[in-house]
Amino acid sequence: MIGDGAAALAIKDRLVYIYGMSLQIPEKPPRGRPRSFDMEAAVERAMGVFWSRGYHATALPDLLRATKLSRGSLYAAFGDKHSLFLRALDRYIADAVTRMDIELAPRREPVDGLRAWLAGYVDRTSGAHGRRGCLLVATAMELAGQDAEVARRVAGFFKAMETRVADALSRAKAAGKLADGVEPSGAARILVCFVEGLRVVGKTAPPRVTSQATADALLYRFIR
Amino acid sequence: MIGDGAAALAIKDRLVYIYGMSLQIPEKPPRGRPRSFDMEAAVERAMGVFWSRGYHATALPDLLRATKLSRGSLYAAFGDKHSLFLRALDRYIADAVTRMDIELAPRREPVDGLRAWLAGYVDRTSGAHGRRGCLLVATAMELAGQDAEVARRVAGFFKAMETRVADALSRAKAAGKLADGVEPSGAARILVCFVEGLRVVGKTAPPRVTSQATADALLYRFIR
DNA sequence: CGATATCTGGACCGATCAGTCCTGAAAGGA
DNA sequence: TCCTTTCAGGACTGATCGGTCCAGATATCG
Repeated sequence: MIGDGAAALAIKDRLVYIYGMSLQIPEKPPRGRPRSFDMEAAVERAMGVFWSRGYHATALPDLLRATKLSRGSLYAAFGDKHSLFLRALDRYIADAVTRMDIELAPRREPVDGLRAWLAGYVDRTSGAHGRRGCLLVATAMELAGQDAEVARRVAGFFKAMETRVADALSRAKAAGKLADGVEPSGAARILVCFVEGLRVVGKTAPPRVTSQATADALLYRFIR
Repeated sequence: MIGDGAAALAIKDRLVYIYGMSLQIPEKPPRGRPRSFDMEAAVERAMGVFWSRGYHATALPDLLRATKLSRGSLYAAFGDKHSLFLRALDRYIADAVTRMDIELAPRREPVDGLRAWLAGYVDRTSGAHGRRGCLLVATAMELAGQDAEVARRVAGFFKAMETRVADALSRAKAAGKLADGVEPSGAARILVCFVEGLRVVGKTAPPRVTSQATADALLYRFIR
């Protein structure tokens, strides 16, 4: 077995760690016929299916139809349904985090950023958009209790959202924009719960004006 | 066809409506061997299974084990899996509404009631309790988009919660307990989203003190 | 008693599930 | 050209799905 000797050899991501140094193993040039489909595009299609139907209600034929892959290609590329699901979930999370990083960017005026961030949630939780729901929330409810890999990702996402919102609130506070007694990290937790609750209530396709007014009313409890 | 004549006869729930009057049809005494298990208890057991695993991940053998019924008895009593699920969901909703009616009872001091109501949610969304999740939220995410019967119930529950919370807030406002500019119906929508979001975030089993502090912080934005 | 309805327990149904394997063609590098 | 890999498409596996049906026992009625 590699790495079993006294030299304490370890391999990770094509890096060999030995004697405190690391050596890069060059990527082997691919042999045989190259893959002819875009894996990221396939993950995105699969994500759409899981998003609409949930994990258990999604059957292999649904994924094959959406990705336009044969059974053989899909299993060769992604392993199994669960692995593909995790990749889809990761993609969903990465998209959401990227969006937040734009909306709540440090260079932006923080209250404007928070307004934009909330407006995005209002948009995605009203009417037909709302009815579609949220892959992350659905996954949290369906799988997080039983699936440690999923639970890790869900917890990580909420943490990521909370820190970004808390950051924006801290900057707002520093600029004197927050109401008296508003503490950024506590208010961030409130806002995280609120937007995730919006996703749940959004399943009943509430009218957009209502959701927008509700989000406005909450934000205005925090700002001066 | 009954009721097709000029007499405009209609039957509903063993009541015959005719000529503006209603006649009660006596309940027929049951024939044959009486049912020997408690249907409500069976629904409650089934509810527990759906609650823990979700609709699609719950298989018939799970329900048979939990209810201690034979396949034949279960199908004879409840029809099919979906009907049993709806009864379980109705039971879950009825329990939740009953709890709210106690916590937010009109005779009670409204702010105390809101505090108790929030404390209940904190309790159910922290630690191990939180990890268990919420049948209603899980159902909303898993089925409401595809199942009109479920969607009706989910929307009805949110409405019921919103009106009760708005009522309590109105009473608090009348008593001069609300902060300036807090509008009961808008604040109620905020609180509904917040507690449903708690249920989602609760899936990551957050520490109780954090959830409690967050709920307190939100409520204290509304009260004077 | 006879009719009716439920009980337990299991056999059985067709459909579908996730996943494996195969064939024969095609596409790249050596 | 040869080797390797992916391609499409489908056959196939064993397991499980929700649901039906049956036999024989049992309980309560008229």
